[in-house]
Order: sequence, then C-alpha cells, then structure tokens
Amino acid sequence: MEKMPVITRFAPSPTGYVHVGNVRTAFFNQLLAEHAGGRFILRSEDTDQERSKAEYLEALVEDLHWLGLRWDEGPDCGGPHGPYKQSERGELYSQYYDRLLESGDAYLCYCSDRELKLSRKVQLSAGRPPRYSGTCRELSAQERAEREAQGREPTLRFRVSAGEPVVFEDLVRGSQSFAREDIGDFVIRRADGSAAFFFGNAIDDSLMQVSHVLRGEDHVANTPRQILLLQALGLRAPVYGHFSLMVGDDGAPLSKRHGASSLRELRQAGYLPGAILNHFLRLGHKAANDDWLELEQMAAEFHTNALGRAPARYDMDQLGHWQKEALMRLSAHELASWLDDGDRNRVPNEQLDAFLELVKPNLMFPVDIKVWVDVLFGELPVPGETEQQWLDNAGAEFFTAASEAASQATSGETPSVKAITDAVKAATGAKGKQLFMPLRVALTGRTDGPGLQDIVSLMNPATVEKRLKKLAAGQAES
RNA sequence: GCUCCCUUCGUCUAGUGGUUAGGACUCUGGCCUCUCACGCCGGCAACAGGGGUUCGAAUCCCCUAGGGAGCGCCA
Repeated sequence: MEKMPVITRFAPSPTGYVHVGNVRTAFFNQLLAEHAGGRFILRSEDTDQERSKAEYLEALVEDLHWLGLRWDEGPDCGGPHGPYKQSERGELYSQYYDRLLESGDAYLCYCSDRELKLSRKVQLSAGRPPRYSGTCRELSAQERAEREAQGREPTLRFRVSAGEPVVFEDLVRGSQSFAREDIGDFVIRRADGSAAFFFGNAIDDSLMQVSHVLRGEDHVANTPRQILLLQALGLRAPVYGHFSLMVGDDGAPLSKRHGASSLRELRQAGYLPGAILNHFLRLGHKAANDDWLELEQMAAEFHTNALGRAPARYDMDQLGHWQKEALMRLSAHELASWLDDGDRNRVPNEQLDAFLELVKPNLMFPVDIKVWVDVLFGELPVPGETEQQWLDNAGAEFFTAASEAASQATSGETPSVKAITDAVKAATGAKGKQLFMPLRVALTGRTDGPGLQDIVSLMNPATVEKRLKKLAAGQAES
C-alpha cells in the first residue's frame, strides 16, 4: 500500500459561535496533520440555509486564528479542492446523485415528515429500533407519478441492502462492525435539493482527499453509512477515528449552564490561547507529562492511540491552572495589552515594565489589572469593613508618625518603608502585622498585594505622603 | 425500547498479571513573608459493586449498577 499524505479537516456548521467541544475536534485534527507533516483543511458545512450564517463563519475563522490554529485550505484562504463552503458545492454533488439513482443505490422517497415521525413513534413503542420502513423502496413508475401529482417533493434516499456487516478499523476504538439491518435507508438529499450531512460530509472528504477523519463519538454510527455511500460511488474512504465527547463538570452533556461553552466566551473572559490548548490536549488525550507545552511540542506528542474512549469532564479549575501558567509566560509587552487605553495612560512609561512584573503574580484575567492601576497611580479604592478596622485600630497617632517619616524624605525621593515603620514603631510600639497592615491599607486600600516597599517605590512620593497624612492626627475624619 | 461505547483519588490522568497504585488540578499543613499571590516542601484522597480464571488481578472473563453515544429531510 502506498503511503498517503495525512490530510485532516475540521468541518463545522456555522450556526453559532464555535463550541468548545468542536474547538477540541479542530485542534486534534490540526495536531494529527501537523504531527505527520500533512495538511489541515477547514470546510464550512453550511447546507442548512436556515441556521447557517456567514457572520458565524467569519467569527469562527477569527476565533480559531486567535487560538493559534492554522489551516492550509479553507473558505477564507482557498485551496486546490474548493469551494470550501458546501452551499457552493451543489453542482459538484449532482452527478453523484444521478449515479446513485441510476445504479439503484438510491431512490426517491416521497414520505412526509409527519409520516416518518409517526412510523418512528410506532416502532419505538413496539420496542423496535426506529428504522425507515421502506415505503418508497420499490415504487413503480406509476406510483411515483401519483405521488408527484400530489405535489410531493421527494428526498433522495440511499438504499442499504441486506448483506455482510459493514466493518472498519477505527483509529481509536479498534475494529468496528455494524449489521446492515441496523442501519436503515437514509436521506442523502433533502426535499429542497440540498445535501444531507451523510452525503456532503462523506463526498467532500473524499473529493478533498482527506485521509484521516477524527471526530467525536457521536459520529460512530454515521461511519458505516458514509463508507457504504463512498463504496457505491467507487470513491476512496478516509480512515476514521472517534474519540469520546467532553461532558460538563457534573458528567452531563456540555451545555450553556456549564459556564463558558463557546470559544468566544472563553476569549472574552480573558483566557489565553495557550491555556486553552494545554487544557484541551489533556482532556481525553493522555499527555506524556504535566508540563506546559507549546503548540509544536503538542503536535510532536499527539497520537490517536492516546485518545480516550471515556468522556472527559470539562473542569474550569483545571483550565484556571493553565491560565496561570500561560500568564506567567507572558512578556511584559504582551501583558501590557491587558491595559485599556485609559489605564495605559495612567501608568508612567518608565514604570510600566516594573509595574507589570510586580502585579503579574496577583493576576488571573485582564480585568484584574485595573484595580492595581487604581491603587498605584489613581484614586484609592474605598476601604471595606475589614480594611477600615485596620485603620481605626491603628489610630491617628500611628499615621501621624508615619506621615512625618514619609515627608522627611527629600522631595521627589521614594520614601523608605523601613524608615516609616521604624518611626511608627518608636512612636506607638506597634510591630509585626499590627505595624505593616495599617500602613498597607492606608497606602493601597487593601489587605493583599505585592510587597509594600515595591509598591511604594512605584508610587508618586507625594501620593504616599498624602495618603498617610489624610489619616494623621489633626486631620478631620469625615 | 434496541445497538454500540465507557468506568483508577472530587477532577484530568499514569498503569496492559507481581507497583508502598504514580503525576497534575482542587482542598489542606508548613516554609518564605508585613498581607495576598508566586515559589518550595509535605498531607488528605481512587482501582464502581459482585462473581470467576490464576500462586498472584486495577490489569483477563461474566453479571449488576452508573454514565455516554446513536437510532432525523440536525450536523
């Protein structure tokens, strides 16, 4: 057997913002291609005219690019097997419909939606698996004409005749076998003329020379249909692999109530691409270790036999861990992009890098940085109850000593925290936490944060003095 | 209802007949320290249950329970 190049694809329907489960599918397919030095294709399955929207495809391309995914062929960048939107591939499909119709592998089906639903219901309540009953399977020319006369719009249905089970080797689940009786005839062209999933998806994979289809296990049962279809047409079928789905933290299928379920939401919440990628690599895929990996390293160690068959829970705590890892790897320049224009202007240029390095360990998301800009370069936040307690307990005498010590620094010089604490200690006898905490609260309005001296060093000396003076004796307390 | 798949700490997972069942996240104790975070060192915590097979089973077989998927003119 000649060695085929590895070509993978991601084939979403642009009916909304791309879901995290699909993002993982896209990611795995890119890794598989990259691992083998192959190609990765993006194909838009927008045959559902009602729900598919061009803006969602644009959003998907943008979000996936933001994540760091790249494809060699796609609706946004073209390629040798286009078009890459199924809505534009109708003409390509028609010859295949004709062939199937001629060979008898497909037939026109005039059953209405209502009739089919009813049939399913009847079979289900009789304890039988719902299958197409075969009403239109052997229609004579006259019977067809009668139905046409009634104005019925036919679908094209693929015929699954009795015979040997359909077997295939699944990349992650091993050998699979499906009895033909369990498959049932399925629709390949809708009444409105558009391609049904089974058809467009399978045909395009073959026409685009896709070699490996990695998808969620919800597609396992579709695979024998697609193989049968491609066989009937004499087209080459790709190798299929089905990994387990992601589930929510409660083990139930992922839905909106599990928090951020679209990539866009994750992005808007401030999660970093590397965090998401590192997390996803380990969801349903065993990684060699728990270390941070760059995209190239992930591709190097990605293997289909490392994919799991048990559902993996999507756990935000774990994502949070990778977010911290990603954050610590951010350069000062990258971190600066977390500041909006207003905040950026409040931080003096020469202090910027030092400021970012200082607050970095206390951050998780972009919104977290704003409060530190306020503390160091803006207005003091209003103290909360516990903060006020520290101030009250310390008393005016404490701050009188503190502000005097601070003002003794020559104008424009950074006040020394040690000089201030020494003075306060001498005046009030306070020590340890009782000494530092009131000072911290007075200067930052908070009980947490980076080292006091580091904070003071970045602040305007006048601000330091002002904040202390405000609490000193003789200053009217509201 | 029928078919298929799955089940190791709370979570992600290592493990393919002989391990003190390992790592990571969470939680937690300590160190560092003015505080929080970071960092470092520890701790709690699992083979779903029951039967076999075997000298020996998380690993192999069967049953039960629980979970997931499919059975669309949705993809």
